[in-house]
Amino acid sequence: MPELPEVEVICQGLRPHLTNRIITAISCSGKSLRYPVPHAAMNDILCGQTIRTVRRRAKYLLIATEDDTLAIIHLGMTGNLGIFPHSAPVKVHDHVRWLLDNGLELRLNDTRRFGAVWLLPPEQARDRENGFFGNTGPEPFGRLCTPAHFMTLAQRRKQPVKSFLMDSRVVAGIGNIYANEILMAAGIHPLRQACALEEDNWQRIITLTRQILTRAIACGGSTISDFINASGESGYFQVNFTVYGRKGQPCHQCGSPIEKIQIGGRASYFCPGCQKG
DNA sequence: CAAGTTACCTGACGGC
DNA sequence: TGCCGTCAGGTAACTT
Repeated sequence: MPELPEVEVICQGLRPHLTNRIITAISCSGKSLRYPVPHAAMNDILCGQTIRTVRRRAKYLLIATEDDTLAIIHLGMTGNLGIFPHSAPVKVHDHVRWLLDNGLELRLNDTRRFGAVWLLPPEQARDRENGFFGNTGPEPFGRLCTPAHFMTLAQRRKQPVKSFLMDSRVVAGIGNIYANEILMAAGIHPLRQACALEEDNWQRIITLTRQILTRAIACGGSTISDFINASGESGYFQVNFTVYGRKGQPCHQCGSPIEKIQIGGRASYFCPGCQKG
């Protein structure tokens, strides 16, 4: 589920439901996610507070309350957030629930429990770019995401460009699917060394990253309207995949069969005809 | 320091 | 039908 576009879609879908609502109760499954869920702290601090903003940074969802406390939610591999009536049956992997003052509930469902929830006090929340996100790279859409930025970080990096693009310290939010798709669009082989790319390669990668992520967000956006009953559908950008999951199928550009290899332990797809070194 | 590997956890799927 | 191995959109702690 959760790639940058999906987190953005979830963020946009939740915003109107959460903004200016009061959190009235917190329930947890008791199971730990990647880290223990701060159940007691959420009870003590969040209950009774009004939600002010709902934003995204990298693949994290940021929910700020009236006193500037910040709840940060990461969805891991299988996490999902949805708005449900309080009376709706609780599902197996619903681990965190925030009851709101209108009878609806925010629910975090996460089968594999690779997700996480943090609660930052106001001071840490304000300083999050130096603290919590101190090692997180720029947003792909931000003005700090430039060819110069990539070239500086890539100087001594001989690792495959695909792994480099997926490194959250380099640039935020690019996961396995989009790294594959971006490199295909750019015509760059995923195993090419990061330090070997030149300025125009990076410019192309940046432009295509923005284009692909924007399109993916637009595709996912169509499902957010029925968030209340369905728990966030996954959108339909997958019909636009050019390489991901297409092992052996013909490339839409040149007809070569798409190849699948392992890079850094992750499934990596590329077109041997279109993506050169 | 860079880069590769493993661990975390559950469920779906294919082969036998 | 059932058992087993493999794989999965992420991150971070390890090891080399």
